[in-house]
Amino acid sequence: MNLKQLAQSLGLSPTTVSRALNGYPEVSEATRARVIEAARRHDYRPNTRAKSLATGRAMSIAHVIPVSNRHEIVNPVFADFIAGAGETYVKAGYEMVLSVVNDGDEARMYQDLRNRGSVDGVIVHGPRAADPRIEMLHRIGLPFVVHGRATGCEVPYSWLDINNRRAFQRATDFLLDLGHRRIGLVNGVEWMDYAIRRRTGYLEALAARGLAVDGNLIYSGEMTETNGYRAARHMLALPDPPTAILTSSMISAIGVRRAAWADGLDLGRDLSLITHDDELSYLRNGDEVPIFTATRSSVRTAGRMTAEMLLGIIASEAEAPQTRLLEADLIIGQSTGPAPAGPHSSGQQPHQEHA
Amino acid sequence: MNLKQLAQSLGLSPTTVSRALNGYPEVSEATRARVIEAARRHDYRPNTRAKSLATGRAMSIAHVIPVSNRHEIVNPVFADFIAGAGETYVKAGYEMVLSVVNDGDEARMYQDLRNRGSVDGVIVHGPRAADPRIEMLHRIGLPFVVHGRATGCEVPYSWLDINNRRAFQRATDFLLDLGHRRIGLVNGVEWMDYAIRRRTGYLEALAARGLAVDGNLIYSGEMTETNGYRAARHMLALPDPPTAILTSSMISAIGVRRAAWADGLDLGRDLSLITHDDELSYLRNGDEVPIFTATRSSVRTAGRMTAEMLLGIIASEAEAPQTRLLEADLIIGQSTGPAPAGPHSSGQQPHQEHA
DNA sequence: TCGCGCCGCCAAAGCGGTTTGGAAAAGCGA
DNA sequence: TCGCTTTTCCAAACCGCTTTGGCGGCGCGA
Repeated sequence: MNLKQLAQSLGLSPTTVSRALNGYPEVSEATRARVIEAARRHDYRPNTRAKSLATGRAMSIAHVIPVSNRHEIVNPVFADFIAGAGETYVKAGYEMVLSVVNDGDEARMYQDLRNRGSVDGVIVHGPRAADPRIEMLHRIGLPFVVHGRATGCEVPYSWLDINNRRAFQRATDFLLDLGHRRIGLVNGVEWMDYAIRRRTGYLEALAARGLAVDGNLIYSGEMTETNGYRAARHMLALPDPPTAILTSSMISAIGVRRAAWADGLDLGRDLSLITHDDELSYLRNGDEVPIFTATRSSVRTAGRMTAEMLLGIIASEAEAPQTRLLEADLIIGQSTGPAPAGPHSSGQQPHQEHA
Repeated sequence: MNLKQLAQSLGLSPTTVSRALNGYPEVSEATRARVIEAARRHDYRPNTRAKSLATGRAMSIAHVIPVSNRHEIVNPVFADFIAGAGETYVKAGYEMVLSVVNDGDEARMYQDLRNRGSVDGVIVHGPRAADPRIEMLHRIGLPFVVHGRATGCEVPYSWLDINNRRAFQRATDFLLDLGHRRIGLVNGVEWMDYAIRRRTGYLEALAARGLAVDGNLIYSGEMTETNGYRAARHMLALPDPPTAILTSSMISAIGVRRAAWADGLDLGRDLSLITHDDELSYLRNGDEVPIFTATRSSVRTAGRMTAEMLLGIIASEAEAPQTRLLEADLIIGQSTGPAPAGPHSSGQQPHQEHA
């Protein structure tokens, strides 16, 4: 059932039916009611393609997810972010198109999305330091919002981010307040912008107390369980091991937990652990009382809000970029406690001779 | 730059240019070359909307992801499945549209997708026993493939699934061969089809050895870390605790591991654990040697193959449904070992008096 | 009663492609 | 040179919707 048929069945012109359905005033309320009722009865839905061809608005937003061939990690945060954004789109009558693209081909993908006219805007995931995508999107004039930021990007752009620096600074401070002095950082890969900011927050907190930085206590790599485990094992085997560790994700925190247990260390007593918790729906940080002390910020909410920002920008055709910085909560769980007084129970002696 | 402009710039008609670009024979090779070169130079991409309006093919596939409000779990498997499917789509020139929908509204969503003509087919996620969606899609005549199956669905349909029953039967058998007799099952929610099949496999293996089923050793619930932990704690506190546990996902396995450690049990020695490993990119089961013994099947590959099936069905307009059953590997990791001889080291005595 | 403005509707021209039905030009055998 | 086929291109219709520009008819004030 298309518009013409519907119009014919009502003895009206397509024009009038279209106007009736789209709420234009040039049609009497009587016929409008009649049209709406008929549309409902026939389950009529305007053809998206035709509509967007006629209006010039695609009514859809692209999310480009880069998938590298080398390390094929799909961002674990992705599903929940999408779920949040999807809620917004559905309310606004937008569709969401997903483009999986081998990274490196992203530039062409954005060009294509624009030239093919298949979307009204895009959301940029996983920005890196000085991410070239931003400059490119700016140039080709496709509305976009970045989830995160890109340090060292000169062009203005819209973004939504959490205050990663502040979050990790606060977490580090919290550990320092508990008496910890050797604090490890198990971070994401260092070209990701959020990882840089978290590292900065960590470093600033140490610096504020005049503490030296130990390169051995900083790890950065893909946020997997295994990497968390390895990094922690390595740190805990140091002559002067950390009494606390900061982690960039629940998943690597779980790896760190495994390493602690392997060394017979009790989390919260022998080793303190703070992680960042994106509130992933399938990886909750406990139910009532959090398992891990964590900096917490819902990535699903972020998805919802980022999408709202983008739709707002598209609707208003605003030139001035919008930005939004969310603060993460610091929630106390069972994985932190005061720094142990002496050498811990792993049986290791500090300052072993093989150092 | 659109077709008309491109044609004008070449001194040709839109017809000829269109034919040249789409490989039709009614155009000389000389002009075809000229057109292709010009298109490349101008970075011309045909407008997707116009094209699909003209051809009647949307060149896009919908993935409907239901998000319930009660328990807002987004399937953790989703991101990787999507990544796999996306690879297929990108190769075939298809787009992927994602519809996030509150479950219950799914029926209407499928109707809409069809009536609005915005997709050529859909992939159905997370089928349940006798899932009504299948019958409905069948009725409205939208091509679809189900990732998984729906026991008790009378209409024929296309699906791709792994052999969940066989996988869990083999895993159970493996544990039985190691001497385990008390084996727990931490399964997904019982209305999900895959959970039913896994349970069946588990029960069949026990039955084949004439072993009785203990309802206390079977848990089913959302596959979260916390649920895995709780279920395992509960089982391990039984008067006659299990010496081995089967788990439906890496995430709940991690919860079980936590419970084991909390009881001072060593995985692989005091307690054996087998999980199902979907090879999620962000949750690998170790690097070289697997952490958990597991039934393994890549959900990303499944995504790729499911998408291929659907595109094949759309292209061939085949009536006969296609099906594909993949076998999971049983891979040996560090979490299994022979059943402990006596009561294990948790300090519990079997057959305690409070039973 | 007449003239004017407004209301309610419609015909037709797009949007940017594909595709049908020719038509001119070129090739070919007699 | 003629007639016929083949090659190469084009004009126009169409996909399903929106939107511009009108056009009758009715109400209203003079």
